[in-house]
Amino acid sequence: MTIYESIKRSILHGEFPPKMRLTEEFLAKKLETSRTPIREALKQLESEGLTVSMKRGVRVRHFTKKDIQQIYDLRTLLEGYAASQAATHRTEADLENMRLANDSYEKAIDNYIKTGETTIENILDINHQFHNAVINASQNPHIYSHITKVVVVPLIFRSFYWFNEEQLRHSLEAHKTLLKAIEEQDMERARVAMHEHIYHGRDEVLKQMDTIDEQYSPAKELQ
Amino acid sequence: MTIYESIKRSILHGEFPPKMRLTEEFLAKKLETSRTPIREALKQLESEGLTVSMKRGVRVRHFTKKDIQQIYDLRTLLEGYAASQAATHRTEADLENMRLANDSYEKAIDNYIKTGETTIENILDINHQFHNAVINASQNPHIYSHITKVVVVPLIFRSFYWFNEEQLRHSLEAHKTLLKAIEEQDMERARVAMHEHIYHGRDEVLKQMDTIDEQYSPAKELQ
DNA sequence: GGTTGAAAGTTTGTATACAAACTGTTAGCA
DNA sequence: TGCTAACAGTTTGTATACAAACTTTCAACC
Repeated sequence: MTIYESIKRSILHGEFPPKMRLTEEFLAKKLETSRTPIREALKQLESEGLTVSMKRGVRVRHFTKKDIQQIYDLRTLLEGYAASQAATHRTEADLENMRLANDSYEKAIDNYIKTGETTIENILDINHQFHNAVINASQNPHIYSHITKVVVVPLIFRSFYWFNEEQLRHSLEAHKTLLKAIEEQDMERARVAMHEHIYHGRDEVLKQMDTIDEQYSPAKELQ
Repeated sequence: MTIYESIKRSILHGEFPPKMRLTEEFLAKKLETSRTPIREALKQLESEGLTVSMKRGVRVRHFTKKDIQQIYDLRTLLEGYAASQAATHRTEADLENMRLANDSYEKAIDNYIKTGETTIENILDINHQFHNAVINASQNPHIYSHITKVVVVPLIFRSFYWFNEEQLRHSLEAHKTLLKAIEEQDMERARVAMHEHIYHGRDEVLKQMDTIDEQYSPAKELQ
């Protein structure tokens, strides 16, 4: 795991909460390296929007509810576009990838509901794989960096997520609808399917943000 | 001018042509600084997509015609969205900004055509100001970083641009149509206006890329 | 002649020292 | 008591030395 990934992980898992100040020396000591590689990682994180730098120093970025809404809107736009492009440009290999990812997804969800062995982390991971497969099928590599930037933000609240059976089944259905539209090369249906799928996720996240707002806000007082 | 801006400028102006290798020491000597700040600037440029790093070292990115097409498509999508959002969310101050930028634009074009005093650089700059005003009016600050990333790429070919009177007048008309749609809060018309405006620009750039393909390709042999 | 391998030469990656800039605290003064 | 100025402490910015990794070159061998 690179230094960049390690810091990112700490932010996404809530170990470094929003507004926490990240001094170079602290990170250098923690990751047992010098300040130079830390700086590079921090620059990268900033360009991804996970941190903000003030006149002096860097802090973990705080996202308001409005931020989340707007970022999700962009994700909807971008992934919707990716889906519509995938519908026209997908190859046989792309279809195979998407099918495989979706089969894994179905199995993971089944397993989660029936035995509880599969973790939520695992399900999120496979879901991510499917989305990546769609982006890949769009044959536009430039979309990728834009989407990673908007996808990563809601993950900050990942630790708060809570899924019920119905949500997961609903998500699986959405994937299937989307896959079908892409198979049939129906651009507009693919776009709409992706759009609604993500928009639904947006609503869930925002709903859950209301619940966690109190335990989340005290971070303001950090350092 | 920061180090980052200076290197960016050199790339956009063709001083550092595509595929040219950028060694840290070379840049450090040229900009009379040490390697440390150079590295930071290079990291930033890479995240913006202007350079690529291989196993060893960094090169100025080469964009194929396909790249330009795909990046322009993304720009169309993003700025189209920004325009539609601007139509709903713009304040009076936003409208004022857009009007001012557009008046400057009209004056600059007139001046360019009649006296030739205004430079193309200047016109591009003011055009840029208008587009920024629209993005600003969308009230979604997150769009901004995405758009700068897709806007900067075609600028690499800025030095090759050639504008005739008709193109400039056409562009001005497009701005006026867009502004009117935003004033009247017509989201869809604003989106379409922006979409067509940029798409028209895309065609021009691609057409001109055909012409310059030969003098542009020899860069392959650089270092 | 072509291929492989070792050595020399570049260039980057990391650590660290030092300078510069900012922050906060305290003492002096009104 | 409240304000200001200076000083101490902390943290970042820059330069540079050294180690590690990659490239190129040249020679020896097949």
